[in-house]
Parts: sequence; structure tokens; C-alpha cells
Amino acid sequence: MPVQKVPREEVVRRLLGVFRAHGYEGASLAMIAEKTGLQKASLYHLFPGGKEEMATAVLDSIGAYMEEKVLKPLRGEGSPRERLEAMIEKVSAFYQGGRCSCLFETLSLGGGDSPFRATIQQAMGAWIEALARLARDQGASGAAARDRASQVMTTIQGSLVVARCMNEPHAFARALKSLPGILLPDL
Amino acid sequence: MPVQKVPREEVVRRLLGVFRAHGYEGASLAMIAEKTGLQKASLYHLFPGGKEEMATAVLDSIGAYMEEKVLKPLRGEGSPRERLEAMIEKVSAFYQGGRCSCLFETLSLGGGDSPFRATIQQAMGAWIEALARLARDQGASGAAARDRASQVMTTIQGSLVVARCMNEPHAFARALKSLPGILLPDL
DNA sequence: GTCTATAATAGGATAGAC
DNA sequence: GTCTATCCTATTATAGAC
Repeated sequence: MPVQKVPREEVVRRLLGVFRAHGYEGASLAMIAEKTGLQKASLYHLFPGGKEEMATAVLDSIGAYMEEKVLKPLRGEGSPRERLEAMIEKVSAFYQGGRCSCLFETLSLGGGDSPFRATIQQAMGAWIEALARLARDQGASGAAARDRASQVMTTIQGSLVVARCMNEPHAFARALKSLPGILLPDL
Repeated sequence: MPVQKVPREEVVRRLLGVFRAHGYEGASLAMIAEKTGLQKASLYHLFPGGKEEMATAVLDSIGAYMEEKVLKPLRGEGSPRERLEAMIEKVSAFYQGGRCSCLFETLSLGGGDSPFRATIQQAMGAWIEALARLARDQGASGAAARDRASQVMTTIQGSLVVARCMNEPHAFARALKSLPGILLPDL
């Protein structure tokens, strides 16, 4: 009997794939069990809070990923342009070149009472703020920086939606190339 | 007994609200019955195909609405700028100033086998094409026109997602104001 | 055309063995 | 830590009265 322990980290990674593709309500436990390779009871052993805790774990995981791989480089060394390019590389890889959706989008459905809304708002807000700081570092005023940062987030989210609806991942790749011109127009 | 017939058109309008807010999987028949004011059996009388037919009816309805109120004016009389401004007015009202989501987004989840994907791709494609024609009318080359049209759709979809995630409908209103500069930059 | 009542199934979640 | 087997509820869908 191959009682091989699947690392929780790997389970969370597979959960990400399911929730990205199907959203929260669309991801059934049967589907989750299939995609993770674990039985339902094993999932409840890892996540006693059930499906909601699974989704929360994924959100926390990408929150940590973003903080480490996206926001930290954005706030780090190098010119604003260099830091933005580093972020774009990470973002492109994270969303598989436009072939998968953003968890913020898929988990933010469900009226005003979704248990994930506060976390999502905080995470997306931190991302926008880090982008705005970059624009300020390059000389933009506070209001302009905030507005350009919001446009960058809008472009990322929008191109992911368009890529999915049009079945055309390249729309996302093209949009990423426009980000420097949006956030740092003086370069 | 108030056997008052609720017009199918009104039922579809209310269905739109439910599917926009909760997506397809997130909209249960109990919720749909509550929001439409009809009992489940009455809904099955109107839509024998069940929930899937309800969603299809809503998609068809907004397809017709878009063709009449959005695409036709885009292709109509007036300067490109005037036609775009007319579209923006309709879009702003349709999405309630950013307080509700786009059905294309909420119904396009669910891997590659969603029964709505083909309809959504066709509808969004027609919208993008109408926008591209506007840019060409104003003198843009075919490639540039198509690219700018895609950016407009990206901005609409992205700002709706950001507005929802950040609980900030005004992000959508701000984004709409940037559309003329994106599609018709020479004006 | 709408309703109440109910069937049939899929959903989330648990118990307990190994 | 993972499994099989099961529970209970919510879900989609239908039957049949008015």
C-alpha cells in the first residue's frame, strides 16, 4: 500500500489550479479529490475546515508568494523600469502566459458576503500600492501614481478575462508588454 | 389568488442579476426562485431546459441588447468619437457604474467545456470587431485598430474586476473615461 | 401560468479501519 | 496520512393540482 505523503505545499498548488479554473462554487469536492489525487477524507485531514479552508489556504499561499516574489522585488533595488520588468516576468509565469485565471477574480464572486473578499481586497490593494510607489519613485505625483497603478492592475485582470473568453492566451502576453508604458510613461 | 403573469423579459432581467453576482455554479435554483419571485416549477415552465437554459436565455438577451444598443450605434452615424461616447454611456449604465459584473466573465469559468464559451467568444469578438472598425474609420491601420480595440475590452473587463475586488465601483467609471484616448489617440 | 409537494441526485462533511 | 463507506443536506428537476 503506497501510503506516500503528498506534501501539503503540493496539494495547495493543485488546489490553486482547481479554484482558478472553476471558481469556488464550481469546484466540487469530487473534482478536488480527483485533481489533488487525495480522497475527500484525506483532504479533511489536511483542511479540517473543509472547502472554505482549502480556498483560504490557497489564498494565503499566493499571498505569501506575491509578497516574496512580486511585491518585494517591486520595492527592491534597481531602476523603476528594471523592477517592473522583473514583476512582469513573474506575473507572466504565474498566470502561465494567460492560460489560467486569477484567483482574486474567481473567488470574489458571490455578492458582498463572500468570506474571501476582505483578504482579496487587502492583497490586491497591497499590489496596487507597490506599483504606485514605483511610479512615485520615478517622479509621478501621488494621484497620478495611484491612477497608473490601478490601470496596470486593470490591464492584468482584464487581459486575463479577455484571454479566457476569446480562448486567446496571447492577449495576456501582449497586454503585459504595454505595462511599462502605462506605469512609467516618461521612460 | 394573484396569478399575475410575470413577463418573461422581466424574469430574464432578474436572472441576469443573479448570474452576474454569483456566476453559474454559485446561483442555486432556490436563490433564483427567490430573486425572480417565481417558484422552481414556474421557472421550469418558462425554461424547460433548467438552469442551463436560463443562463442561455440571459446570454441571448444581452447579445440582442448589445447588438441593438451597443454595436449598432458603434457602426452608425457621427464621428468615431461621438459613436464611442455613445457606447460608453450605454456601457456605464449596463454595468451600473461598476457595481455589477460582466456575464461574459462570470459564465466563462469552468475549464474548456463550459456550454457558454462559444456564445461568449462570438459576442465578445463581435464587440471587439465593432470597436476596431471605429479605429479604422478614424485612420488606424488594421493591426493597430485591432490592438486598440482589444485594449478597450481589456480595460472594461479589468476595471469591472478591480471594482469588484476593491469594492470601489468608481474604478470602473474612471476607466471608462480613458477609453477614447486608448481607441482614438489622435483626437 | 403558477403553485405545493416530492423525487432523484450530487454536494459537503464524518466515522472509523489500516 | 490515507483510505472505504456512509451520513445528511442542498441541489436540480418533476408530478400534478388549481
